[in-house]
Amino acid sequence: MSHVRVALVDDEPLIRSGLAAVIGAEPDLVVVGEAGDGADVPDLVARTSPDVVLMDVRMPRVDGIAATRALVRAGSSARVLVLTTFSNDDHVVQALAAGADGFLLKRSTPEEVVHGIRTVARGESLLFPEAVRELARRHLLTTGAGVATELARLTSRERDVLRLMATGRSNPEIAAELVVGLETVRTHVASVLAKTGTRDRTQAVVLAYRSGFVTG
Amino acid sequence: MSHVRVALVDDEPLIRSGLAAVIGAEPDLVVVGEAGDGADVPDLVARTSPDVVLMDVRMPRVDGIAATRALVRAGSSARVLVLTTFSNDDHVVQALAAGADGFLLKRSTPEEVVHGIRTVARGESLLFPEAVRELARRHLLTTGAGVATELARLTSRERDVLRLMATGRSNPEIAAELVVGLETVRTHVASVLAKTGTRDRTQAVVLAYRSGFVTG
DNA sequence: CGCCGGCTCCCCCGCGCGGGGGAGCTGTGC
DNA sequence: GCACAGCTCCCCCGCGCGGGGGAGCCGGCG
Repeated sequence: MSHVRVALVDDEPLIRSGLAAVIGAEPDLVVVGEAGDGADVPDLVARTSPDVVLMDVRMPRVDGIAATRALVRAGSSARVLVLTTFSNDDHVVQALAAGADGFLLKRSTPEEVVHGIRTVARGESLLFPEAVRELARRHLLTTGAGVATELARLTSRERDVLRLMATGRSNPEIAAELVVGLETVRTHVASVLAKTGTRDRTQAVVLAYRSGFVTG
Repeated sequence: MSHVRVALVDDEPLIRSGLAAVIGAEPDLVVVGEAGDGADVPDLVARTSPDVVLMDVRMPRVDGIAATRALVRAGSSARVLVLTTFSNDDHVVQALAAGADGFLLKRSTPEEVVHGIRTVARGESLLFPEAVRELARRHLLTTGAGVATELARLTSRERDVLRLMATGRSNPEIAAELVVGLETVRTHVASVLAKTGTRDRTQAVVLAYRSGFVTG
């Protein structure tokens, strides 16, 4: 193969610009497409057939985990390299389960970024040293590793609801956002509370932040 | 003057690369220096005498607010443009008090960034539309009270209550914890909501996490 | 085919929460 | 002396939230 084709998915234009600048400077790498949300990933990949997708975790509508899952489910051959600001285990576990091939922290240097891209393009998986180290540290601190598994048990709709809860939305607001009935939202909220072992929405939101399910 | 001299201060290399790429593409702008922490700002400014400093808020050792304050106190003529991920008025108020000349959200487009740089370079101040809008939205919820207040104006007791709210405690639990009556806690909670412009405890807790008042 | 999990919507019920008042007590500052 | 801010506690009131059930629809799986 001549060039490694790279697609960028991040909601922050500045990050995309930075990645494009870094990647464009490498003779063996080429940026073939960009998207600002996970919802646009299937179309982007279909259009540009990238070898590697650099995927942000936190995005407004569809996050990188879900987008990765969608890619894998669609049988795409594109390798997914997940970009994350913080290396917390919830993201790592979820993304690995979703089928990601590696991790990069956003505070990585340009050298680390291009190295990571070449690594996953070769078919190897990449868990960036720093991410692994922080992952281990966190696991020692968290009590019994319950949280990640609890949150992992949530259905995709329940995750949607929890994400919106974590922005301070009320049940009626969430219902409007997701275009479903209020009763449906109440059901999902009840499921989230039951599965996470929390008593009310505030505790669920606290768990979401502390576990890194959402980033503050 | 020929070129607007710009210095970049951000702990994330990718953001710096992105900004450098965006700014370098403009004929009237030139990047004269970079730093990865607020602690290096005084030296950077002394060496490169920039017209505009693009300053991240959250940095590992010395944050952008403190670095801005240091610059102003040192009598620097450099204009400071603060970069923030979330437009919460706590950062806005603090940075304005410290002497910043404007704000940019990290999710800004390259066009918005270069426009912001030129604006503050002309000596005008810049409160980016989106930041202002979110700020205004928050303040519409508060009754009366003129200027931006937020977390900085909370009394020490109100901070205690907010900290406990941010652990998922209910009002009765907070009352037991602080050894005061339930009604007292309700009063403090009401004050916190009023001063932060939030509607319910969940929104207040979200604000506490996103602003870094508590750490997740 | 039937079973089951996920998503959707519906009912009733109790209670904690938040909004709106008021009030007494301290310590500080003019 | 007085004013004021902060902490404490009290009242009433409306409503959103959470708990407890049930039900229909769909797709996947054995």
